[in-house]
This record gives sequence, C-alpha cells and structure tokens, in this order.
Amino acid sequence: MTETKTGPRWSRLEHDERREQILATARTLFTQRPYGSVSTIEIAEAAGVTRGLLHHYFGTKRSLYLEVVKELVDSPVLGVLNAIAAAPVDETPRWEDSVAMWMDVVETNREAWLTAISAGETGSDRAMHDILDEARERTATQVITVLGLDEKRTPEVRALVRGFGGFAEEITREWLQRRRLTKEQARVLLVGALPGMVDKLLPDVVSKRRRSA
Amino acid sequence: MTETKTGPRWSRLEHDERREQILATARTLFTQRPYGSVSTIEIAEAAGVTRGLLHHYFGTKRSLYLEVVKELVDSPVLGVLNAIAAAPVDETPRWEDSVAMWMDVVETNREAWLTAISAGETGSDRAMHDILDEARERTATQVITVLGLDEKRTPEVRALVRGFGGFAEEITREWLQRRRLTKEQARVLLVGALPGMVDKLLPDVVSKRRRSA
DNA sequence: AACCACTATTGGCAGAGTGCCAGTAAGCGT
DNA sequence: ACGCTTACTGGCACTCTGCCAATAGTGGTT
Repeated sequence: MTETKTGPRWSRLEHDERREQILATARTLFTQRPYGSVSTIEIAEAAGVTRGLLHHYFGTKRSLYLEVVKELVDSPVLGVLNAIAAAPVDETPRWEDSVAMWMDVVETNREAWLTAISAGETGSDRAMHDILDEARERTATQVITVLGLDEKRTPEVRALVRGFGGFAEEITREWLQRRRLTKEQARVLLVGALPGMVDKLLPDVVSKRRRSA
Repeated sequence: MTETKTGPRWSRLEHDERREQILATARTLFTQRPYGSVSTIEIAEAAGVTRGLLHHYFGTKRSLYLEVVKELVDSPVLGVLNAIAAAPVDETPRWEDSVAMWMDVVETNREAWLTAISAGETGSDRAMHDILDEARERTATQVITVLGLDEKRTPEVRALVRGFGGFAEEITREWLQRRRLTKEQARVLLVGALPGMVDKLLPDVVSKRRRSA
C-alpha cells in the first residue's frame, strides 16, 4: 500500500492541446447521445481529466456543446471549400460539380452532419440558432456565387436559395438516413431542383414585389 | 395574523381539466423560452399548483415537454384538415387551395408553428425525433393525396415530397421570421415548386432506380 | 346535515448534476 | 537545484428533478 515512488499523477499539457483533446472527446459523445443524457463528469472521465478542468476550459456545459456544434457545422463547409480550391482553377466549378463535392463530403462525415443539422432542431436556444443559421446563410452565399447570380443578389434570390437549402437537407436525409433514395437519385434531385426553380419561379416572385399588405 | 376561518386553500379540479390547465401553462412557457431554462417549479407556480402535482400528471419534465410539442405539431395539421373538411365537398381541394389554407393556419398560429418545427432541444432525442418525423410524414401523405399521386406512391415520390416539405418550412421562415418574402411571394413559390419538380425531376429519378452502389 | 370514501393535491426528502474556487503540483526557465 | 507560472485537482454549495407518504377538498350516501 505504501506508494513506492510513483511518478507524476497527471501530465500537464499545453493549453490548446488539452482543450483540443476535451473538445474531441465531447464531440464523440455528443454525436452519439443527446445533450441531456451526457453529463460533464462523463466527458471529463472519458477525456481522462476532472470535471473541474472541463469547466476551467469551457466555462459551462452548454458552452462546450456550442463549441462542438460549431465544429461540426463548419467542417462540411470547409471541406467543400477545400475541395473547390483543389479543383482546376481555370474557372469556378460548375453547379453539378459543386453538388457532387458537397455530397462526397457529407457522405464521409455522415454522423457529424446528421447530428449537426439535428442540433438545428435545438432552435429554442438563441446562441445555437445563430450558429446554425449563420452556417446556412454562408452556404447560401456560396451557392449564389456558383450559380452566377451574384449580380442580382436580391432578397428573393437569397430566400429561394435558403428554401433550396431546406430541400437539400431533407433530400440528404432521405438518402443517408431514411435510405429511400440512392446517392444517384439524390444527386439528380439536388442538381435539377434549384436551376429549375430559378428559371421558372424566380421571375414570378420578383414581379410580385411590394404587393404585401 | 390568526386566520379567521379561511376558505379552502386550494381548489380540486377534474382530472382532465387540471391536466389541460398545466399543459396550457407549459405550452406558453416552452414557446417563449428553451427547454433547459424553464424549470418545473416555474411551470407549476405559473399554473398555480405545486411541482409535485405536475409530476403526478406527467411523470417527468421531458414527458410533459413531449406532450406540449405533440400538441403544437398537431394543431396546424388538424387546422388544415378542418379547413379542407369545411371546403365545398364537390371534389378534393386543388393544390393551390390547400397551400392557401395551410398558409392561413400557419400565419394564425405563428408562434406555435415556429417553436414546433424547431423543437427538439437535445437534438437527437429519439422520442422527440419520432414525433416531428411522424408529423412531417403525415403531412407528406396528405400532399400526395391532394396532388393525385396516390396511384404511384413510390419511395421516390415520398422522398421528393419530404424534400418539398423542407423547402416549404424554410420558405415559410423566410416569410414569417426573416421577412425576406411577402405572403404572396411565398405563396407563388410554394404553389409552383412541387408540381414543377414532379414533372421535370421525378421521371429522371425513377429511371435511376437500382443503380445504387 | 353530518359523515364517509375517494382521490386530487401538497410538502418535503433523496439523489443527480452543474458551477465554482482555493489549493496543489507539474515542469519550464534561470 | 530552485522558484515561478499556471495547468489541474478536489470538494463545497446550489439548483433541479423524481418520488411518495400524508393531507385535505368534494361529491355521494344515509
């Protein structure tokens, strides 16, 4: 029982390093189970530290969760951006290519993407809502650019693209989660839907301007 | 200070009546603030009862919340069903009429609808997920019927309609929440989007069947 | 009108979880 | 080797939930 000269009881890490490690652990747990059923002590133990340290780094549990979601939400976007950057630079990628790239990224990070957009159903919380909304808005901007609609970037265009975003998320769920669509079928829908609407609906919508109550 | 013959300290209500009352109070609070920040004691006090009673009726806080969301999610659906039932019975309402009815109902229950679709606090809670998913699936079925697609009710049709559901929710947000669209503009989009996709995309999607990896 | 039985309702206790902070010790610089 | 910075621990205080035994409205019965 007499501890005959044990080494250090714990190792001391670089600030950012430890932070990253806890964040990664939290990410794993939060993508597996809902927020409420994951306790801070569980995260701490899984990361091999104490609960106190977790609070030292992230303040509150909620704030740690936000950090995680932010990461989850950004990774696909960044993934696509990188993919686009890696594409032949002679011109901006075509719409079809962008869709394909996006689908590949999402397919790879399946779990992450699913929890990220479901965290969106956490709309009740303001901070959370902002994170997701901003991410979607950024994606919309990207889409507008790829479609070459930058010149006429009206509220109507943004709204329509956001609408397409909702469509895309749902179609992706049909493909990855409910599995009622194959990847190829989902691709056809995603590629075709938006241009069709831009051509046939956008003019009508714009013509209805200022006619509100 | 000596209580000179006070009346009953509390009134005893019918089981369902009290239940309804608590539910209504909870509904008010949950539509105003996120799940985590509303405590059971707050609900109880606002309803003029004790926390114990709340648990007596609903078991757990979560279960009470589910009850509330179920209500919120059903009310628009029921509203539309009633509206359809009230319509001239000579034939099933046309697509445009259904959309108009739906928009009116949602406009009336603005707050309720907005919290309902963004409910789910902990993102991936199973029970919550099921409630919302089932409601959306029911709506999809309704849409399929109105569009007269009952004969060919394939997985592809369901998936496409669900996709449209995502589109519709987002467009409605653009109209009621972010206010980038007028009601009329939103109407044009909602009415036009789905038929267009059914005509132009559905055939392609069906032709791609069985081509998955 | 007094009583009784039924159950809606209360009040408080036990356990879980979060937030916080004062103290402890790892390990780098000198 | 020694001290100084600060990463890290351990435990206390508080809030909140879940539960249950005791209490008291109230309608029905005589």
